[in-house]
Amino acid sequence: MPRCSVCTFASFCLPSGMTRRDCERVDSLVHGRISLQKGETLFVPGDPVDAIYAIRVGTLKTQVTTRDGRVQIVGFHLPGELVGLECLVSSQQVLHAIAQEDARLCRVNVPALRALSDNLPALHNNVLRLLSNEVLHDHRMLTVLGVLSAEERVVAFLLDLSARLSARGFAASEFRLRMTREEIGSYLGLKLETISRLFSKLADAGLISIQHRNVKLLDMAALQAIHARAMAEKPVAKPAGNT
Amino acid sequence: MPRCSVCTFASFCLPSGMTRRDCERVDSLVHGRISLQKGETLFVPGDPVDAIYAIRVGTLKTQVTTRDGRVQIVGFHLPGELVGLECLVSSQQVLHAIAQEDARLCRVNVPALRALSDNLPALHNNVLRLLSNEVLHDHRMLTVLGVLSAEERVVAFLLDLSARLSARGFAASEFRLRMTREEIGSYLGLKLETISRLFSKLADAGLISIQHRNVKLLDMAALQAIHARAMAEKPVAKPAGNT
DNA sequence: CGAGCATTTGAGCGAGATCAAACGGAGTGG
DNA sequence: CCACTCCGTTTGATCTCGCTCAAATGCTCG
Repeated sequence: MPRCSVCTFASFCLPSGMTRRDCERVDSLVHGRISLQKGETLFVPGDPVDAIYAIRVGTLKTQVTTRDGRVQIVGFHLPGELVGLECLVSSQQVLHAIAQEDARLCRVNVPALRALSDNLPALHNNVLRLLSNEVLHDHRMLTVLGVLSAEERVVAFLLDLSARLSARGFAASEFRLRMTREEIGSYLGLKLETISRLFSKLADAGLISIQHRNVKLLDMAALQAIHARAMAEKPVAKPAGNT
Repeated sequence: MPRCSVCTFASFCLPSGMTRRDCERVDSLVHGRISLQKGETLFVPGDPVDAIYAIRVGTLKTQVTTRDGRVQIVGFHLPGELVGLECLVSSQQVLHAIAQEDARLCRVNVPALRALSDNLPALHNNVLRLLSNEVLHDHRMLTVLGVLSAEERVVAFLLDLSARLSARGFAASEFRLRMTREEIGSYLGLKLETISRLFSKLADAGLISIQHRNVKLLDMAALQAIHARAMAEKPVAKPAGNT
């Protein structure tokens, strides 16, 4: 049974920055491990919120479906990230969370998390930090959807993925997409054919290579240049010292 | 000097649901009142985060500017709402906050807020709730920008404004827009001409009337119908009982 | 090896952008 | 009080990026 104190991703997760002793207390919040197969649902809108989930292996997507069936993917979630945090204070889930490949998760009990974070400021602070980062990420996505061209969106997507993977110890310039062109399109507000065409275009220009879902970022400087003019400065979100 | 315990908007703000005694402790966090004139800036990206702000009078917008000058407005903020909450755990602001009309704000000291919320679970819980609501709102906006047609966006915008105003005791079906067509466009990922055309179209169809910035929602049922098929169910975010 | 799904690529179309011009209301100064 | 000016807004004409429709190709996994 894995424990927070030996988890590779502890520094991205609830125990971030904690002493070994506090980390063990966080460990006690994990009331189970969950295995999901590709395509399986973790929760759907309306489900009671009794837990949030930390990804140990695999990737998930979270999405909203309109009444007439259009789908907006609001997040792709990598190992070490939390899923369901936005509903920590709600009684019902609002998103639909689905595994994009076989995945294993820690199930963090919400009542226990609430109780412990009242007594453990470092934990409380980490929850706030993770939720704030979610808001900051969503603001970036609003900018992506609101003002960027299709090509800029695709580049922003690849660079975001690259940065998150490399922060987790994976290769920054060579990785495998876990999602279909259609899912990328849904995330970026574009159609799958547009994603495909732009991947081809970027590959023709020598900026990337892409075979099926295997991506290599070949000309990082050129990609950054496209991205740079389209995004605001991104100040690093240093956690401000909490006393 | 206004105090939380007598503030009209206390139930939307940090002291929501608190006892009179706790409310007075929250009051002590307010280290100043700020007056802004129309067009004045509250903070810009990079500013140190020493306070968050509660709006007592007026409206603000928060926006991101890309390096090449495109602007994405990420929020319009009404009286009773907090501004700057997303940077509570950061050292620097990431947004640009600007008054859209003369405004008066409470300045909530962040170190004091952090210190008090470690000792006042109800406050800590309210901060989480407000931040979660921010995430939920942003997810709705991602859906608006990602999958809705221009007309659906404009209707969603008017209905969102109406709901927020009526929750604050203002008229639900007759109000004055505090922002230009260009700002609405920036918020919705559209151009000002498109906003203008769609207002005219909705007015021609008898769904609204609009004279300059004075809006009346004439056919709420028809507006809701357009909105309904374009949005997911919106479960009310009841605060889950904290212990 | 075959079925089903994901992807690529082409052709034509359309919603919203862009460019342009006229209009109108609020504020200012004579 | 009126005239003038500056924005914000409306409306029209045209253009274009990304969508839609369609068909071929290629993985992946039983």
